[in-house]
Amino acid sequence: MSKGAPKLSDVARMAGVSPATASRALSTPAQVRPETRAKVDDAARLLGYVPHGAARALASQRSRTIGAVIPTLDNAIFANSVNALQRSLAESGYTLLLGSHGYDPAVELEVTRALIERGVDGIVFVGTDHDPQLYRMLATFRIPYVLTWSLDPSGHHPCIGFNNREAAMQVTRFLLDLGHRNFAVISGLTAHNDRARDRVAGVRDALRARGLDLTPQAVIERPYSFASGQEGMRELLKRALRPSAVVCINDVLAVGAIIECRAEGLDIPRDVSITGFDDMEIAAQLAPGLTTMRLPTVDLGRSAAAYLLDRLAGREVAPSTELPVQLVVRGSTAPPRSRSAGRK
Amino acid sequence: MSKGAPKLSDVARMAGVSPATASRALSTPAQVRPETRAKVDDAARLLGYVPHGAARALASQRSRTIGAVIPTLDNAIFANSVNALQRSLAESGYTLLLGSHGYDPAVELEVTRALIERGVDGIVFVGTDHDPQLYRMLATFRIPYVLTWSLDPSGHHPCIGFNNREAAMQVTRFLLDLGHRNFAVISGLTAHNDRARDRVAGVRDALRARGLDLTPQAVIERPYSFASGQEGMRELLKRALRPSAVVCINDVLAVGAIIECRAEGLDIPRDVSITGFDDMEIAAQLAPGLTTMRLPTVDLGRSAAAYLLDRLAGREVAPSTELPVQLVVRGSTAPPRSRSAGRK
DNA sequence: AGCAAGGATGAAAGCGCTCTCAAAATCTAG
DNA sequence: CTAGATTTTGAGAGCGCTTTCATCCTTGCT
Repeated sequence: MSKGAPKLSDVARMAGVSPATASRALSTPAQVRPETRAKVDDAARLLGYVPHGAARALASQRSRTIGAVIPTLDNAIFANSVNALQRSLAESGYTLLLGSHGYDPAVELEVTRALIERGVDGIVFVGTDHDPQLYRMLATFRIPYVLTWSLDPSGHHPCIGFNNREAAMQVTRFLLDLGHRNFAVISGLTAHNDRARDRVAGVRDALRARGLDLTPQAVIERPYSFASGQEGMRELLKRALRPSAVVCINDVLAVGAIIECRAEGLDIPRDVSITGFDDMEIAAQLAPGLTTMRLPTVDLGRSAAAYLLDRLAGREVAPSTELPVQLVVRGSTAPPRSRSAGRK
Repeated sequence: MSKGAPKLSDVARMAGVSPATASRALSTPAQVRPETRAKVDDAARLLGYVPHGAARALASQRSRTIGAVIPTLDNAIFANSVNALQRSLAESGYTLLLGSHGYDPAVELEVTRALIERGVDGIVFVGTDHDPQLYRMLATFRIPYVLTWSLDPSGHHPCIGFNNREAAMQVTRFLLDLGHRNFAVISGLTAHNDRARDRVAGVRDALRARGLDLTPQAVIERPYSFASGQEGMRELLKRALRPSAVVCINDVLAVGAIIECRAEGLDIPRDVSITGFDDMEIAAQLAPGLTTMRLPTVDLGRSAAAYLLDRLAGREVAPSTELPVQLVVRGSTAPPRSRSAGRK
């Protein structure tokens, strides 16, 4: 007889119990006699009862909702881990609220405010570069959060991610060991992007450790896109001294670089070695395959979900988790052509 | 002095007005004297007030939240339009709740239920293939929704999308006009995926219109991935009668197909013409460029947002919007090599 | 100056649920 | 069989905000 969506009191009435008991039967079944529980469940099913989330959130002070604040979904790699995050959350009855900011700290702050307003129980961020005001807001509202993709050097913030600097050093050392001495880097925009900065720094440090310099001109910075990778490579190829090894800060850029080399008739890896970061699907399919650092992005999403869920459940959590990365060597790298033989 | 997050009553007290007025000053500024409004605004700013979304939703019966139910974010093309959707919504003060189902109708139903429980004011779905129970749920809870990517032939549901069948026919006709007579199709899984089905049907219809048949063996069905495109192409190349034109149902598959051809030393487009669907960024960067149907995915996201927002605001909305698609001809297509010259 | 009309404000009743607290029902054991 | 312990249930008070309705100020006119 009731108009509109059935409410808890409708279920209770139909089951012949009080709203309080109906609530318990639905939310904490263990606290209710099986017999009563069955009556309530039946009534709920019969009426097609769906709890009113806002009312529930207001009364219980938790929304069963988690926010994710990411730079953009355009990057397949973020999309990938957000996908994993959402699925993990859904398995535990949580829903994902999404906010993207396009690498703009002001927008990020605003988006975060919006999520807090929606009453998210926790938030997943990308990277460590954030407006101090953002951290203040998080503290004021006591929102559990976790930074992902990077590790926080200060140790002030919980995080789950990779050691981007070390990973980049590893790639660089691999190239150095192959005999390369002439490096260039194609990077994403480093402003508000600690991942990119750390990776570039890693290359620089690894080179310095072997007495080599990475000059500012050797680093090309461009927005993430295939076209940027191509442009970057084109610029490098115009130079008098062409690099023999090009470290790209992610796979999108690297694939762009490969495409450009191919268009210019260069032989990869003989004329130039190229490396990426991420290990997107296409990296393996290309010919030659792209040598790249594999980042466990699905794990990342899952771990972030697990962290927050554990924290909300009052379980013990590690303040910081480093996820392992792995260098995947494929056909895009080889010793440089004109290697000065025997020079130790 | 107050502990925890400041609430509306705190703002009201500080501004020296009643909670009712504070509420109006914040939500419907026009209804309040500028002078009073300023006092409230100042107090709110000073206290760092953030409205409590659940309370607001409970009292006002709207959550300023929109849900999106998509197959997966792994597909860059969905990620793309979800990104646009989210941004459009954010501009209007709405937040996006995300649910993905991996092409499983049961999961989709469950995810939708979760979104309704969260009190979304509207939902964006992908495609027209949905459990009847889903539509029933939508009706019961009177949730505005819109189907995207496809057009609903029955006209029962509001939708914003493309005429996938017609678009596929257009691609096919283009290939036919080039002189191709020997076709194959590489498709995504068609179960619960009307887009894929419509496109395959479009190819079949266009061929039939010219007296040609698309045999079941000529259609290869695989999950979406670069690897699938490669596998599909590999299988086609093994055949005695190799197709001269391969219509791929999306760009991911098409790129995979191109990669495989290249690996096999085939010349595209001389030995085989390949077409895609979507016009992802990489389609243009590849050499040869991929001939493909460009779908305005960003527009799609924006239009879906606009539709729902208009509807919620009580504005007039078109029950169905067809977005224009465009055939982008690049280097992956050409007349077949062994064209029977002059045969009309 | 006096009064109607309209605009701004305040009081208070919920929105639908959870959860504390107390009462009732059930169980345990002497 | 009954006192006491324990489990199950119900009553009712909010959670923080919006929104009707009534009240109080302003204005504009006569």
